[in-house]
Amino acid sequence: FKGETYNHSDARANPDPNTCLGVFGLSLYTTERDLREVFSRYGPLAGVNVVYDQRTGRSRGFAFVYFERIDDAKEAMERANGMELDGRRIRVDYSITKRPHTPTPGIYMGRPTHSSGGSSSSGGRRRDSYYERGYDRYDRYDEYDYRYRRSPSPYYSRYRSRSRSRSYSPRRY
DNA sequence: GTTGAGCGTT
Repeated sequence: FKGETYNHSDARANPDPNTCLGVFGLSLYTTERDLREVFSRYGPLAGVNVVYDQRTGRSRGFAFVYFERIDDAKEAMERANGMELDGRRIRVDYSITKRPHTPTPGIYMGRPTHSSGGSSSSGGRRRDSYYERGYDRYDRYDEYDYRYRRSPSPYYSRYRSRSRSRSYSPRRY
C-alpha cells in the first residue's frame, strides 16, 4: 500500500501511457537534435517537436518526443525523467495532449443523411477523406485545448493604447 | 546565457 494521493481528476498529474512524451524544464538552447540523440537510446522515434514561441522564435523550454512503441516511451519516461540535460534537470511525462490543435474541418461531419429522397445522389463520400486524415482521432483531447486557449494572449495588450508610447522616447541628439 | 512546475505551429 502506498500513502500516495492519487488525484484522478487531474489529467496532468496522471497522464495515460502514450507514445508521446512531454519533456519540460529544458534549457533554451536544447535543440530537437539534442533530444533526438538522448531519447533514441530507448527506441526508434517517430518525431521530436520543440515548442517555440511564435513571437520570439525561441524555445519555450519544453518539447514533445514521439516514440513508435509505447514500451520504449515507457522506458524513456522512467529513465530520462530527472536526467540532466544541458545543465537542467528535465521532467518527462506522458503527454496529455497529442498534437498541436487540430483544425476543425469546418464542415458538417455528421452521418451522410440516409435521406433516400433524391434521385441524384451527389457525393456523400467526400466526408471519408477527413477520416482518412485522422481528424477524428484527437477529439477527446480537445477539451484540454479549449481550456488552455481560453485566455487571449496578454502579449497584445500593448497595442491597446497607442498614446502610451509617447511617454518613452527621451529623444536625445 | 532571464532563473520553470510549463502540454503544442508552421
